[in-house]
Order: sequence, then structure tokens, then C-alpha cells
Amino acid sequence: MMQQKRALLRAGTTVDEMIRTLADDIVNGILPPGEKLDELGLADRFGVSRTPVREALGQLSAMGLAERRPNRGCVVAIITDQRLTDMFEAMAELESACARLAALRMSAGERRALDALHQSAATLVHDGAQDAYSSFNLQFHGLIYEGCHSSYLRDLVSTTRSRLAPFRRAQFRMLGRLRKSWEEHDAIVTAILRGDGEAAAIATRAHVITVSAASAAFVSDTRTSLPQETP
Amino acid sequence: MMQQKRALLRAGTTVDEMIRTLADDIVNGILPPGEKLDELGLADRFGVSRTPVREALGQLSAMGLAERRPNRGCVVAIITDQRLTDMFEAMAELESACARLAALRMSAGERRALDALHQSAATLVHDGAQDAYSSFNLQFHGLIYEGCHSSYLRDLVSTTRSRLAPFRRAQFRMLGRLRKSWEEHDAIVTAILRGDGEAAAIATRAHVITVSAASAAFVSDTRTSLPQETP
DNA sequence: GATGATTTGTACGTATGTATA
DNA sequence: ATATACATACGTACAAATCAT
Repeated sequence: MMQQKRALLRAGTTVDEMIRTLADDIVNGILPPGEKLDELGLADRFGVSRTPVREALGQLSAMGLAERRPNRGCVVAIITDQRLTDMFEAMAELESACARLAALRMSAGERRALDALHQSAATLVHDGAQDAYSSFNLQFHGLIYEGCHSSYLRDLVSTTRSRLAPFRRAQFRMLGRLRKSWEEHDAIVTAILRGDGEAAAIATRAHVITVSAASAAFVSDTRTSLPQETP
Repeated sequence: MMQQKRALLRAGTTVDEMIRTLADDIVNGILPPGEKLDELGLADRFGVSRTPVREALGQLSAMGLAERRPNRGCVVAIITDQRLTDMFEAMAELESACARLAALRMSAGERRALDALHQSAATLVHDGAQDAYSSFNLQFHGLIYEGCHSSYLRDLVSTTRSRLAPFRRAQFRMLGRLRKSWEEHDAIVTAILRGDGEAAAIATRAHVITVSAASAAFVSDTRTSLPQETP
């Protein structure tokens, strides 16, 4: 009908493009949990037939970003409070494992880079620059994921992080979280630089659990107030 | 045109059935890594058209059991040695996390059940009953996964275990592994019964790493000898 | 390197099953 | 509760890309 997309028909297949787009929309909250993913609607939004749409929806539900009920259509994944708690907890365990391994395995260069990044963020804390700090935070944790030198563990963490992304939007709005976050990071960096795996694991677990608790509280708050929303 | 199958049209959809079947075949080694998954061939093996086959293949590749190259078909996932090492390592970390949480959270009943199962396996060790022990081993680890009371962590462990299944066939053939395995389990059970999370984590990590090393060695052995095989 | 055969990717049509009046 | 409407699941047909010769 409109063919509005299809820009850059380069790499991969149509389906891959759709998956990326839809996954981003879900992860960024543009498609909120519970939103119906109508095959026909998506088909003409992307200017394709229903076949590739179906493939994309299948992949998304396999990723856990969407949920497909047989013969009843597909919606953006709805996560129960219990499940969300479990996911945050698993995230803490995964990051903790990464940090432990990173403390044991990071190269000298990787350690320097982590420390440098961490020290440079002190300014952001002082200025109260929430958005910039949020971006730094992503890099910081990313360096630790890489530092564990385990591709599979990294994949598990990334996947879980993506699934949690729609529920983490409240990150640093809480008063004083910026400074506390930095201090928690400091404990992690110190442990990693010392090569103390157990300390790094413990500090990381505590840090992630703290962040998780804040996010979870925010989510269950907004859930009781606004039951639904459509863009 | 013929609809020859569809026996037991009960639960789920055709695609789900295919996914289960193919996943089992891959996990059990009936479809070896690298085996081509021909759409047309599978279509008439299952008595369906290519459309549901394509969906199933998409899901399998999303699960990491198959690999799909754009315009170049789909094969049973080929795992490099490095990737395999990473997966075994992640498995150790995941199980370790489960054990730590299980030590903190298992109910009295769950602890009793774990201990009872473990003690009952002593006989199997004495008799050298490899197959029976292998089945027990599955239950044993299963109880710990459940004991952590975290659905998401359990899912991650299960998924990873499935992906590793094709590479674990050598489990208990090594001389003396049965007894050693039981002794390692004993350390885990003791720690869990004491409610000592850290000890449980450490014992579990050591145990899983030991098993992994054996599997990895076996795989790289067989890889050097038989490069390919077709059923 | 070009051509034909095979196989994948996409479009479209039909039937079955689910929700709604 | 029955019927109507609609969305999904699968089958078939065509187009495009890959590979084998």
C-alpha cells in the first residue's frame, strides 16, 4: 500500500529487518507489553505480505519479546511480577559471574580501559547528568561482559538485558542514585583491578540487585496506576 | 492434499510438534551438527507444506539448535571448540548460581527430597550402573534447578543444557567417574543442607567444570577422527 | 564465465478455529 | 446458544538467488 520502508535493501532478508525494527520498538517501549501484533497491520506497515510477518513474529516470540498463543494471535510479551523478579535476579547472577571471570581474566589493557572509563564518569555524577551517565553505565557494564572472555555468557547477559530493557526506564531518576551507583561501581572496579574474583562477584551482585529493586518498584507502581496504553 | 499425519490433533499446532521432534533429533544426535535441514525433504517427511517447515526452522535457529544462512539454507548448529568451551563454562556458572540460591531457599521438604535421592544413588555407584546413574544425575540437577525458585534462571539452565546435550554423550563411561561424581554431589548436598550458599556454589562449579572438561575432551577427540557422517 | 537445475524467499488463497453479537 | 465476522494456520504459486555443470 505505501512501501514506506524498505530503505536500504542491502544485507539480510526482509524478515531480519523487520525483526530488528520490531525488537527495537519493543525494547524501547514504543510497543508496550500487551500490545497486539496484528499480522495484517504489520504487513502493510512494512509493505510486505503476511508470510514474512509471520516469520518475524515467530522469531520474536522465540526471543521472549513477544508471546504467541496458538490460534489467538501474538502480543508484545506480558511479564508477570514474579517473572520480572526472577529475571532481575538472574541478571544479577549473570553479571556477577561475568565480573568474577573478568577479575580473573581481563588483560592489563582491559583493566586500564575499565578504570579510565569509570574515573571519567565522576564528572557526570558531579554534574547530575542523568542521560550521559546512563550511556556511560551501558558502556561500563559492557566492558565487564567483554572482560569475562566468554561469548556464550555474554550472549546470555545481552539477551536478558534486552528483555528487561522495557522495564528499566526509571533508572537514574531517583534522588541520589547517581552517586550511589558510581560508588557501587567503584567497589567493582577495585575488586577487578585487584584480580579478586569473589569480591567482584559479590559487589556486582549487590549493585545489580539494588538497581533491579528500583526498577521493579517503579514497574509495579506504574502497573497499578495505568493498566494499558496504546501509542 | 493428503493430510497423512495430524495423528492426535490435540495440543499445539503442527509447527510446535515439528519443533519438538526436530529438537529432540538434534539433541539426541540423530541429526548431527552440520546436517543439512532441507525444507522440501522435511516437508514431506512430516506430510506438510514448506510453510510450517520454514517456521519450525526459524524457531530452531532462534533456539540455537540450527543455523540459518540467508538464501543458503539451514543446517544443524555447528559449534566451534571455543564456543563449546564457553557454553560449558556458562553452564557451570548457571548451575553454581542455582545451587547458591537453592541452599538459601529450598524448603525443608525439598532438602529432604534432594538428600533422599542422593543417598539412594549410592547403590547405583556400587553396582556401576551407568545408565541408571545417568538418569539419576538428571533428576539430581533438576531438583537443584527447581530449588532455586527462579523460573528465569531455570529456563536459562534448561536451554543451555539442551544446547549442550548433543555434546554430552560420553558422560559416565570414564573409569571411576561414577564414584567421583557421587562424591562431588555429596559435597553439594552437604552444603545445601547446611544452607551454606557460597559453599554450594563453589562445589557445584567445580563439579560441573569437571564434567564439562571430560565432555569437551571427548568431543574434540571424536572431531579429529570422524569429520562428517550422514544417517 | 554463462546456463540450467535446485532451493530459498515472498505473495496470495483457502479453510479452520476463535471471538463477538 | 447460534450465527456471523474475523484472524490465524496451512497450502500452493511465482520470483529470486545459489549451486553445479
